Amino acid sequence: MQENYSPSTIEQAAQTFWDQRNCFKTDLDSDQEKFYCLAMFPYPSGKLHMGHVRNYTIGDVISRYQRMQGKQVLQPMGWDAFGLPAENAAIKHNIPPAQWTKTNIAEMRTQLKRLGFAYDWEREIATCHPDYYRWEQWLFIQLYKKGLVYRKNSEVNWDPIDKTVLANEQVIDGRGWRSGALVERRQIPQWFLKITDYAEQLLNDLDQLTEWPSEVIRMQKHWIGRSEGVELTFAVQGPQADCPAQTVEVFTTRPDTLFGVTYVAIAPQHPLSLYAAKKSAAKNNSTLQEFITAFEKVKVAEADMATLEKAGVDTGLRVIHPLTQEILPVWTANFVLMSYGSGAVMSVPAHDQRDWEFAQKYQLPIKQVIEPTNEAPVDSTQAAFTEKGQLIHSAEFTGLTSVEAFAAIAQHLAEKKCGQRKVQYRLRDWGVSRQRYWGAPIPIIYCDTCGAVPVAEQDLPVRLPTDVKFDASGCSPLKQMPEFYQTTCPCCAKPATRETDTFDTFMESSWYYARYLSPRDTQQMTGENAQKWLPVNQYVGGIEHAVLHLLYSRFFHKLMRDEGLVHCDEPFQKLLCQGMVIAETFYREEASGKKDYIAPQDVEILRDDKGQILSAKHKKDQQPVLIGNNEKMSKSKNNGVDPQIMIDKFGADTVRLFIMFAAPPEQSLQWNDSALEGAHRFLKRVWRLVYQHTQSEYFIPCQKKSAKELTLDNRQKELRSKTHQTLKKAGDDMGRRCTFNTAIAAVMELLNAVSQQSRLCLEDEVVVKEALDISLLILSPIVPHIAHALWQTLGHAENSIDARWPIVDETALVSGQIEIAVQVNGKLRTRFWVDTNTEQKTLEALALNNETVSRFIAEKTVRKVIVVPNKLVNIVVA
RNA sequence: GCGCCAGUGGCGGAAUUGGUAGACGCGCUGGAUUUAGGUUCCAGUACCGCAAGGUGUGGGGGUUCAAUUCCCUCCUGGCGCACCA
Repeated sequence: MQENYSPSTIEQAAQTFWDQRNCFKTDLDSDQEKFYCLAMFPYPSGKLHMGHVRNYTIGDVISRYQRMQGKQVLQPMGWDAFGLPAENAAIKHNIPPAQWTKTNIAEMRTQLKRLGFAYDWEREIATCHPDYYRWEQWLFIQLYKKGLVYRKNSEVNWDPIDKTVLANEQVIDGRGWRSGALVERRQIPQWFLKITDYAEQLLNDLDQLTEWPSEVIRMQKHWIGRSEGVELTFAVQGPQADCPAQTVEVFTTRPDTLFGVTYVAIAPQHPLSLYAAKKSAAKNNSTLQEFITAFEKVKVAEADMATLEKAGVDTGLRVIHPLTQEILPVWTANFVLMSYGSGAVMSVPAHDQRDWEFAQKYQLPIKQVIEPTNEAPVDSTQAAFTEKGQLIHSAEFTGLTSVEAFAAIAQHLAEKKCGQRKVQYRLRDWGVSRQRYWGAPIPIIYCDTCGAVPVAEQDLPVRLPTDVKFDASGCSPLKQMPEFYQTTCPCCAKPATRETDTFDTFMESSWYYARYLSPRDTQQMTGENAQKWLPVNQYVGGIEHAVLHLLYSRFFHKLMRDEGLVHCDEPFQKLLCQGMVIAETFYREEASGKKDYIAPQDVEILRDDKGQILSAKHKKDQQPVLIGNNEKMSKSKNNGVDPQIMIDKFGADTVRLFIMFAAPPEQSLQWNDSALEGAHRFLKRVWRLVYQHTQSEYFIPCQKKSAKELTLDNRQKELRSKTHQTLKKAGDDMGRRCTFNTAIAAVMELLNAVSQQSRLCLEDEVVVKEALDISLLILSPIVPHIAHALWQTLGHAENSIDARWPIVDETALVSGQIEIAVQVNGKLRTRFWVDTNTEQKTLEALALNNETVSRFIAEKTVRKVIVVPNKLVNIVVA
């Protein structure tokens, strides 16, 4: 055995060993219990970043741990290969997206291999491959036939200079990021999947997901947003012949407040808004038109719309209250979204804070119709009263509670045929059309005679041409490629045009987990393996995917289930959402106030003699720099750490260990170069402890003895006890809690104890060997290379990856004495040692007679003594 | 704006079911080894205080014999908001 730890040598040796034996190839037909562990596949952006390393290390640790539990583990890897960055790179570097993507995949695959992840590489997939996306096109056609697909107009960000559609990300401060032009909203026809048909199932089945983080469940519930209410109709007063609507439909969850409605608010894009704007413009009043035009300059993102200052314009139109026949004004308001419900709401300023603020701003009437049941005063001139209560000023409904009134008013509206109960969801249908090149073509053909027709199944896949040229505008090259879009109609064979839009890339990532089970199947989307191997047992990925990706995947899974492709209801049994990787930021402020970020490796930090940071300076010019917050590693903050540099310097095991040790997986992880070196130091220590053991005269005899059979002295028993306590804790931390940081800390404690153990006889060395064996097995999922090398060194015949997780020896755990804490009035005053399971009365007496305690209870009356066996005694005095 | 989450030493974090706050690591201080730097080893390290002791888990309030943990409220930070992935 080498005396010194040399990561590069042992890591390469271990990886070669695993490769040559195909150790991580999964046998899907095995009789063993299956475990499918999946980390969210990466977008191939160029190189691995630290977030990837964290994601895949967590997945690998879980996979290797489950393998040690005797399970047949599947851990695949692939590439979410379509997306916007490839098009940006194409424009910037004049290289086709396919080629750029392929190069990046090769680079990142090499990096993943260097980290020693136990992937079954034979199952690798890339979503940009026609053999992959053809099945997505195929499913889309099945959904089309079932009526789960439809086309409607919807809004996009339009860049009037580049004449292209922009993603929300490409609109900065209302301007296109390339052209700098003010963007406009534009309505274009797009394809939608009816996810709202599955809203109820997506909501109800969340109850099945008992092993998902509760915050993700909560976020999804809210996103789906089921609410029960009443849909009702306001008739437009005296509509002219050209008026686009005779009525305004609204949905409310508070029909009990119906008598408090003082106006109706509609979205700027509502047909009645547009109609009223045209009418008033004809009379030389352009206020409404200007308001609508201004709103059209706001980007499509909801966050942008919701943060606008509430504003509106009276349309001049009037509607009739369905119960009171009052005439109410109709206002166009920027807080009403056309994409929600009907694009109109009834406003009750007295009982809704947003309506109240709007009414205050425009001096609209505020009419209280609910009072609190506890008769507390309500002042509608100060704020809205939004709670439920009892009805007032509500005709025959006056006196009812809000709950009673809900039912009564709903029934009354139904009888009058101007409303009915309705369950509404916040969830909107999924728009899957993208006006972009680098995505899966939507398999639709437009025929002048037959309309929109799906591509015939035998003509799939619709291949995306890869030899393309981009111009600086970012427009999709497909629109300029007649060889792509010119085709014939599958129904009537006449000349027809292909759809040039491509799918949202969430389509590919919504079902890849199923494709890993039969990645090369040319006959079907998924096969028998999917029945046996789904759901995924453990899914690992960033919390940023809590709603969109994880909701779309759940939806897709149900679509596939209803197509008979999979048999379970949910795709992911257990979910772990890892936190971000953050790092310190340093900057200087330019004259303009703009921050010029400086990379942490160029900064030197000055500390006082307690280690507290005093200041920082630039290594090059020795001038001071400002210390910013810890932020997510990014190019813009110049605080990224290249994992490859760290791996080259310290080895994969050190990087893996640091990442798993520095924080529990759900929390954000702060990068720290010194702590990384600390992790490296620990591995060197592990190596040295094993080396010392191999140098012992008892090294060989040890291999034939088990600690259990020997007669041990107290010190040896203590180490054995610590070993098995550590194993028990680490097993729980890794298997159940997924708190790998505390499992590692426990092993560090154990090895600290090993360092202090005297090693003078066979028994000493045998208990040390047991501690080393168990430590190595606990660590092996985290640092598999060093574990592989040292496990062999310790004389074990099998490989560490095939070793079973060790079994706790319960008899070794028992310890005779235990320390009891003594509190007086809840404050810790002293501690004493007693035999385990000492009776409560004895503990009480020992505590009361304790010398230290007596000082605190002298001249006071003991009111109560609380005894928690084997833990503490609390004496309450007054 | 709406939804979700988190605030504990100089730093990352631990305390799993309401029961001894600060495990483990980093940093820092002192010492040993070394020609030196580095490495390695030993000791110390929440704050105030000479000590006795007191204070302390973002702020304020509450429940309890006992609160980092439960409740209310406020503040700060992060994530998501449907075309970044």
